Amino acid sequence: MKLRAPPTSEDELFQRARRLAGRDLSWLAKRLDRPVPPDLKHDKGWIGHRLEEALGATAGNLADCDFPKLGIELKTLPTDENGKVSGSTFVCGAPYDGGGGRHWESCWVRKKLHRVLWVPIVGGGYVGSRRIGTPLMWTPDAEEEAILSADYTELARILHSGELDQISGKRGQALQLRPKALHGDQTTWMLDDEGEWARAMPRAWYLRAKFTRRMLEKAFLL
DNA sequence: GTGTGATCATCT
DNA sequence: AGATGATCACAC
Repeated sequence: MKLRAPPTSEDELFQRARRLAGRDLSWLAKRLDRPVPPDLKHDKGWIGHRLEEALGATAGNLADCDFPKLGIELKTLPTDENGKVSGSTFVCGAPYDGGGGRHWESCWVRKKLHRVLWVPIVGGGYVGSRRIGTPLMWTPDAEEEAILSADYTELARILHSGELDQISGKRGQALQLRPKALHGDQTTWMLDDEGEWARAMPRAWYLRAKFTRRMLEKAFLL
């Protein structure tokens, strides 16, 4: 496999993504010399990894953007045939110490979402027949930023409080906290509400489909 | 174990 | 159908 060199500018990255639009994933897999899996049950990150390869994202980077030099995060976004977002979007892990800071201004979530290249993946069913949609280079507008900030502040407070039973995917308008593990019995350490070390299921930050759906509508219908 | 990439399975 | 909780693979 030959990795593409990282793009040197935001515009170059966006143009690369634009040239992929309209192609299906069978085409992309062939171009990357990769087999298309029958489904994603055992390789849920397959689509994301193929887009990273195709666009020249830095391989194997940890706790950083996909394009560190450009400060841009790459995310695929599953949609139905009409371009309507059909699932939530993983953002980053949510450690129980508050997740890179309790304050929105300095947290990982804000840093990750400051500049995102969204690549819609259109259609369901057989992976190879899903198509790459029109990309969107995005920064939260004032309204979106306010919603994210409010959600984060509330949820980070709960995380830090150690009140495990208060953590629920039902909370949050745009951001939510959900389990993120390899197995149901996987645990990590946390401080409970009495300040004692305890085991708990790892959690992560996600964007609700409602939020990204509205985001795409703003960008493409207005 | 924690980070990356997410979708699957199930219940309402 | 939409949403929540559970799960899969790989790098380091």
